[in-house]
Amino acid sequence: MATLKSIAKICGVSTATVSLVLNNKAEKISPETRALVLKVAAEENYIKNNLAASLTRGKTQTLGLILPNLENEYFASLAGYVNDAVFKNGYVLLLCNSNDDIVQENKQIRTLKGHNIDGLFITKAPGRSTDENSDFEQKIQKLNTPVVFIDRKSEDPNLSYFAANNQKGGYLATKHLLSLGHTRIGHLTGQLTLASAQDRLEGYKRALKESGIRFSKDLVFEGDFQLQSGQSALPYFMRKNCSAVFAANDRMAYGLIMTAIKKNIKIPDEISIIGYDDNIISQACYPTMSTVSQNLALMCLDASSHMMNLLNNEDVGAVTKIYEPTLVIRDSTAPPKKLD
Amino acid sequence: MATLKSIAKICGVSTATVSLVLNNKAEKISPETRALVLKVAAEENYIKNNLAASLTRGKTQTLGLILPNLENEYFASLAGYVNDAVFKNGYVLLLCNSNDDIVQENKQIRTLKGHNIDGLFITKAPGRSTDENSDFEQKIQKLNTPVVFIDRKSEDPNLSYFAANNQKGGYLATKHLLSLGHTRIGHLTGQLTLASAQDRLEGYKRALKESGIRFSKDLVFEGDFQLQSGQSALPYFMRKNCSAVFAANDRMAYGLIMTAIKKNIKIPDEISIIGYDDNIISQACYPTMSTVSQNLALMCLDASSHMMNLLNNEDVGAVTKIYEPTLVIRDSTAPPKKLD
DNA sequence: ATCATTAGGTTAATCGTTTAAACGAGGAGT
DNA sequence: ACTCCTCGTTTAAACGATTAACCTAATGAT
Repeated sequence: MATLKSIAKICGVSTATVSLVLNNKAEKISPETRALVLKVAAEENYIKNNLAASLTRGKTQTLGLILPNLENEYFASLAGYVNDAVFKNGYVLLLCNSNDDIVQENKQIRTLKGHNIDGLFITKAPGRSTDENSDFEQKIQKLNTPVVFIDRKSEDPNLSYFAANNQKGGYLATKHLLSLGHTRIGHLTGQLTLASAQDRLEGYKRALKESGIRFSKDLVFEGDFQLQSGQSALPYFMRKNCSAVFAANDRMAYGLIMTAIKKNIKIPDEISIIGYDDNIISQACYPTMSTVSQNLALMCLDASSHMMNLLNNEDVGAVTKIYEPTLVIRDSTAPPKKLD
Repeated sequence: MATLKSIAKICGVSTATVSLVLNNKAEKISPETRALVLKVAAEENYIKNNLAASLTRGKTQTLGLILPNLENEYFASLAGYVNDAVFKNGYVLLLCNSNDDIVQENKQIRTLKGHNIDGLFITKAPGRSTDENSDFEQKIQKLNTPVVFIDRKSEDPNLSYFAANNQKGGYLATKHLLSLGHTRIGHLTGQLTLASAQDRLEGYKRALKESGIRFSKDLVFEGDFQLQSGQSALPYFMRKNCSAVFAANDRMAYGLIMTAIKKNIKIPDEISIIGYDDNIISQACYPTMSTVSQNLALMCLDASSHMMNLLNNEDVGAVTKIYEPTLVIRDSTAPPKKLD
């Protein structure tokens, strides 16, 4: 392997000179020397040892991303967006699965810190059980490393986050069903330990209240953001005589739809379904699914570019941005058939 | 930040001692000293600087994974499996998107090498255009780094791979349709520059031949593994009077199905559809999709554990393993209605 | 009394790069 | 002739951990 030293030897100069040339800090190096070094470096197929460079400079050009899992298309896309964005800026991304477990998260952070990451993205919030959470956030600050939350909020004014307005999303979805004339609206939630699930539920409640409909716990079914939840929840909602259901993500909504179709229950004629995420399933399924769209791509892009600012510029303060979701109306929602 | 030095100072011992204790090579260190070092290290919240350790040892505990993209659920799962497996063994994974571009792949390899990865996973083969390919594979060897191919074969006897038998899969899918009595069977392929698409096509041809049916280029439509391909291909196959179509992945098969349903074409009554991958879409869609299943999880597990062997044990030779796919029969395939 | 051995360490080189500070030679100004 | 720059380059310390080789005092064997 070619090293600075070996190049220097061949050129008959010092390693310092080679380093300066190769890092484009060669204002003070003569053009001839410069050319020579560049030529030899190319010939020898020199690749900089980032390890050594990182050790001296204290920067690794490596960022961490903690996410619950990669099986869910939502997080897979998120990872893809972030990865692409940072890669373009010369950074690589280290992935860590938390499985939504805060203990895991803590371990991962140690691992990442050991790999001297320059910055850290964290997505998906464990719920508001604020003790654990603020503990966690304090630990993060101690990292002395820029941290950016994606799709996860924080009360802490020092932490930057780029998150969707989940309450608004829940509100929009429910409002849409209400405006179609539904009054008995079920809600299939995600794990209520997660903030996003809690918020969507809040939005659902708010919309009901605004329409003067009393919230009933009986019409809420706690799922886990997985397809299976939808499959098992449908009978429940049918039994409860719901004419519409708001599911907290597309996967679960799809579970509802496929189960309905299997049981020969017509959608949207007999029951309206609305999802959340606007991912490929919702676009592809039949009937196509009404859903709530959050601009994940933009969120990731903003988060990444803010991270770049934090990395380059010491004096950028914390930034928080909330993305307003929008309603996507497709074929799985319609006015209730029998107006009773 | 606590370093070996700072710990050593507090304990009144040398850095060597601290290092030995912390790496469990402390056979020659007295229990008291050992205990002291451990206690202080814990108090000071010492985290090993892997950069420095890597520099001396020449190992980084970091592996690379090159894949086309993360949007496709197939690769997202793959990344998840591999990441989990290596993480358990104390490695972290660096991700690189190649977008199926061999030029990109080359760049990524430089980047990864610069980060001193200990090993490299590469998935998805650019086609057999063997010049580029063998060039690429030679370059890989020069890395002097263990390389394991996942779902990608190689002619080179020095390269390990863990790949699915795509030809067999194509054969099985087609055979299934034939055995149901179909004779006019269309095939929606992936990009034919990719080996997996080529192989599935080969399998399709072989099955036809075995049944004495002449292969007709007219019944083949080249797609790109994306949903959109299925949507645009359906009319083509209908025009060609196919009673069944084998799509080279579930996404495209789903495109076919959703378009058929939209046009009120009954599946499987009017046309049978079989996909490939057995991912969530095929399980979830309506009608549920017959497909070909490859044990991706096992493939990734084997690949990862082989990588561990390569990393620990200099004398493990190249290993190649082929995974035989299996047929998953669901509701989207049936005998043709009108037996003409 | 002498020589080995062992227990329990320490020393110091090393990995490959970065970078502030120093250096020597040549030219300019006075 | 002296000082002062400037240019182009080198010196050498530093980053933090690893590890082969070395050291010393105490114990044991003969």
